[in-house]
Amino acid sequence: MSSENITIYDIASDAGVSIATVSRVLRGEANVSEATRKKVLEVIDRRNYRPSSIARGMASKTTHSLGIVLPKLLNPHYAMIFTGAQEEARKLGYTMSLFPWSSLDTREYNPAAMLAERRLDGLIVCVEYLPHDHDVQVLAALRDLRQYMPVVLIGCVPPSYDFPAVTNNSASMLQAIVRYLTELGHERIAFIGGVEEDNDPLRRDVGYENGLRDARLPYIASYRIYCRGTAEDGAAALNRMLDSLKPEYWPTAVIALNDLVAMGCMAEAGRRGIAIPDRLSVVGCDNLFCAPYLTPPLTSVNTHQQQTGARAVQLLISGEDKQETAGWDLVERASCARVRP
Amino acid sequence: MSSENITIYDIASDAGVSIATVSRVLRGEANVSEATRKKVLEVIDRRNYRPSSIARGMASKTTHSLGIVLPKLLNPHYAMIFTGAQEEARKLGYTMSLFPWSSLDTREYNPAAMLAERRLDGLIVCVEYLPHDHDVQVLAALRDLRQYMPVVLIGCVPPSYDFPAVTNNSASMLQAIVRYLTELGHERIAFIGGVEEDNDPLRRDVGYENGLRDARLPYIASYRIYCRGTAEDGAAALNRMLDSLKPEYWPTAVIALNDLVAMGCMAEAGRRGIAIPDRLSVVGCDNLFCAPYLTPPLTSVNTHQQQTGARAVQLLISGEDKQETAGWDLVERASCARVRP
DNA sequence: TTTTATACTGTAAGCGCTATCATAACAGCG
DNA sequence: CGCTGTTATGATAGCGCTTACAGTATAAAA
Repeated sequence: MSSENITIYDIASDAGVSIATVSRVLRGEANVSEATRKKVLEVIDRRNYRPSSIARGMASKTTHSLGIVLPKLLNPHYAMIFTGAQEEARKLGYTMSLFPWSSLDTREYNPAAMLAERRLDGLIVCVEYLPHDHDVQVLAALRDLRQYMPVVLIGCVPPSYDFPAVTNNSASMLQAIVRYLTELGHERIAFIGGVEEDNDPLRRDVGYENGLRDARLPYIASYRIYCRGTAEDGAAALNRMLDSLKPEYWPTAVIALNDLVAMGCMAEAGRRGIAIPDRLSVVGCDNLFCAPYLTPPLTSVNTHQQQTGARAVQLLISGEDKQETAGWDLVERASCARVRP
Repeated sequence: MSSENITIYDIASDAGVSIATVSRVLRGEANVSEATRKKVLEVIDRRNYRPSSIARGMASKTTHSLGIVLPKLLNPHYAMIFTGAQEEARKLGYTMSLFPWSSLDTREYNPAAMLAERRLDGLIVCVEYLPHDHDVQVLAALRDLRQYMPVVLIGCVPPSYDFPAVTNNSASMLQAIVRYLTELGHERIAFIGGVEEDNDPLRRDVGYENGLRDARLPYIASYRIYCRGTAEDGAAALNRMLDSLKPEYWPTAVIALNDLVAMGCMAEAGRRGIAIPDRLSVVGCDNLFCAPYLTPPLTSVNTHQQQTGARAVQLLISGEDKQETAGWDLVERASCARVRP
């Protein structure tokens, strides 16, 4: 590291102009003569000068940096959202910082202080299903943050969150998955994952129930198991469900909250010697990179995460205060089969 | 958003003290009377004041923010490294920003400008295997960056990179894997992935060859296929290798550069009806979350990515200029078997 | 009582930019 | 030739903090 940072003053004196002029060429303003511009650029290049974004932020009150908080990066689903958001931010001339979910955790000393202090130009928050009590605290943290910067949400956003957002219409998605399975002849369709307390009309549960109703199938509580979103949770959930039912009532198809849960279900089925898809069809969600490499390859829903992230950035920058719904499509692979007659 | 940002002056005048005193309680300096401290904190809390990290950075010439550049976040391997680094940074009072690999790309207008302008307190760079010509440019970009901030590297760092680093001693790792397989009776062991030009003594190739030598097995060029690090690359590579050999010379074991390549190999083997592990053992690397959920569960090397990330942050903050080697351990699962007699 | 150390607190000079306003130079016009 | 309008440039006031440095009490020492 060089001992002394070179500043706009160094460039100005080297080029024999004022700092205002250097600033003008730096920002690409029009009213600079071609001769001076060339001279200044030459000096900048020769001295290897990099204007300080800190000082610029100080003076212009805008940092050209956005933030995103994700529940967990280790789930590739969120990594995809981040990647999409980051690329879009880059295109628009912004950088993107990633913050862990704990940044919003009100149980820590000062939930949003760090984020607020950063003076970001905007923040994207991916919301997950959360236990309701915690939810309220997160909402409070979000409202707090909103005093300092615009906030856009991504995910299954409940109506109580009056924020601009890119939501996934999980209801219509689930409804379509149920239809897909009933068309394959399934009548005992389980749904694993999610949080019970949530009563968002966009929620998967609503779509699940609508789907069953469409096919004139009964809603059976034993087929609806709530759990968190990891593979272990999925395996445990399926285990609980199967234990609680006589084998002749076992579901012929399972819809999983996400691919991780689906992986857990497949592992648990394997452990019990239940063949997939012959005796149990499985549908996941998120279409993770490993879905095609499972045995059998997992049918999943591509939720266009990168696009979702990119769109959230656009909403943030443009300042549009609206909620959009992300698209999705079912990727059929070998984990679902027509039910045995 | 509130229209006016409240500043240290607002707090000072509200509390009836000078801004210097507010600054003192903000930074937890000792020489402030308990009464004043309490009064100031009360005002800060009531006005919901958040000191600007921008202004603080301007005045103190330190931003308490680190950066990390990753080849690609979608590979969970890097997501793990990031997570470990971020958590450690947080513990030490720093935030961590993530930058895409393209930030170092010299083919873009100004490779490291964005990073340099950010005035980060330090930067971690994860280096991947790279084609050599590009490598040199990256090295140049890194040296350039180093003028502005300390840089720590993570990965398989060639000796030509005289940077502090957390390296993975891939040679000893590969050697151990080969030993593991030869102890299972394997004599035809293939190794898939990596870049040919690289001649780092820590490199996997060296370990692979040493391992073979230890077991008095010949090095057979056909068993060494180079490819990039995705599942598709792995599948194509195995495909090429098998096509080029008579079935009686097919390897009985494959070591893959990483779990993605291993997944590709497993898929390709499946396509050809080659049973794993009966006719082909497979070893991966990185121990991705999905490794236990493959069929069969994939034997892989846990490279302690989170620890690696955390350690890199420690080196960065402490300023120690040394290279450390990350630990690893083999996680045995069902994708490897004793070779048929 | 005066001197001197001690504990607080205030004043003010930056940090490196942006952005406003003022100024200078020079053209075109009546 | 004086006037206005246009274009290029400079001077300078912040932006919201940190950090010497300079006080001003008050207590301890002489």
